[in-house]
Amino acid sequence: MIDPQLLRENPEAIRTSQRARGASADLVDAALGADIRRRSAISESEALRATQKSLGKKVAQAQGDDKAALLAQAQELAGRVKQLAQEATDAEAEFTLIVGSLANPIIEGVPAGGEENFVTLREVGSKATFDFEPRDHVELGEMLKAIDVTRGVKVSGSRFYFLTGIGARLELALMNMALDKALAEGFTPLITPTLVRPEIMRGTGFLGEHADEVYYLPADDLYLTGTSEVALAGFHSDEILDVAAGPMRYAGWSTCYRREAGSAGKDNRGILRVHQFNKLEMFTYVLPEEAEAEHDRLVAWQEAMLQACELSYRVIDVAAGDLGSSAARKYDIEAWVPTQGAYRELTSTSNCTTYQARRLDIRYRTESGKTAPVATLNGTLATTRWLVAILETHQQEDGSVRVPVALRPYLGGLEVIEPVRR
RNA sequence: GGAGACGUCGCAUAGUUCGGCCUAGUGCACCACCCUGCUAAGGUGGAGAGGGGUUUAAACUCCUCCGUGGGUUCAAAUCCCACCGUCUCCGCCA
Repeated sequence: MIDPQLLRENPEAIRTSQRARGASADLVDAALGADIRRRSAISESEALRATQKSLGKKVAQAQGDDKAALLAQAQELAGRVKQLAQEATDAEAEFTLIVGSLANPIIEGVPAGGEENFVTLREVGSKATFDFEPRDHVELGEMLKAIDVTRGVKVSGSRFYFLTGIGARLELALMNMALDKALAEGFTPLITPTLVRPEIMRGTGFLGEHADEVYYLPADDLYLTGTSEVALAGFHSDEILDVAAGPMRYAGWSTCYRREAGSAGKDNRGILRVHQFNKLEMFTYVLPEEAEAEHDRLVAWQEAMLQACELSYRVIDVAAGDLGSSAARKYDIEAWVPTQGAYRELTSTSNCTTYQARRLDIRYRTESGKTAPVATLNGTLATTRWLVAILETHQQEDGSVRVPVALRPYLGGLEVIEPVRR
């Protein structure tokens, strides 16, 4: 939900943002109209309600004929009060609907346009080169007995897999390294629920245009979350937080579920795009004026993780049209995947400014003692998908894989993952 | 899953019998000031959330909020219905 104040005072800013996203700018005028209708309906309804209340008091005090007359008057009034209240409720609902469909105004500097209009901020590390034909992660996974796609499909269907043996250990090592990184930066670790109520799902913005990406359990009216961001944002919903003392940072460890409905045939091989994976997610509640600085910090921590994994990557500033409705700016970090000859997204970090917090009613107290929505940010610190880049980047001619130095302590000092014969 | 009890402004509670004097009282904690020579005690005042109006702002004013949503009524914390949640006991269970 955007700031209604901004809508009234600077609608042009929102129009500009909508255009950059390739979304409707006319919605802004519809919202302005709805706001005017809403406010006049509220005023009218409340004025009549005040009359009704004072009349009701007179009824209580009056006696005999006076009372009967007043009562008749009050009865007549009641119907109109009800009608006006209904009109106010309807106007409010219409306003909420229209305003709710406006995306978060982008931050100045975000590139306009669609998916292909991203801007590369920097490329780090040299792309792996091989003097042999490199194997892809599926083949390596089989040789190392680390990934079993065949049995994943047998048990659960396409886009499911088992991590086996060293594969399972490697994921836990990665997740634990990320967790230690988060702890060192002062994050509070949380293991989150992965089933959430509709209002939390809606509040975080995942029931918008990507609703068909979400698993839903109708028997229980619960949603399976595609990221712990949902639970982490809901964690402090309806609360007033003390963020003046500093950002509140959480690291959520959870399994993530995605239907991948719109991606039939895409990345079908291996574990690049799957229905279920694990992720360590950073989530921050912060003063609105500190959001952009915090965003930079989140990217820096992500880059430190990729560097620790000795991966080559680039950081991109995602274009407006490719942002979710909650994000005002998003940086993706994409690692070089040798056998694809392409960069693939390993992390994503969004600055949701006050948009998400306004919908979830997460506030802080300003110096004057008033309440105002906080800013929220989120970002990936590690996911299952990282194994793809790690395995492919550090592979050797015989199919073995060198373990990045920083990861070794989490694997009992293991330096090289060897293929399993037999 | 079954039975019972309960849900009030940060916490604790009053109010629900029998609808109107509830503009929701009180205690604790909190904030400001006063008093007091000593981390105490006392006094005075303030103080919830959301939304309208007005305003440069403040002040002011009005409406809403007693778990949520409906209903009855001139009028609902109070009566009725549904739902959600908590607790106790029973059943089942990793």
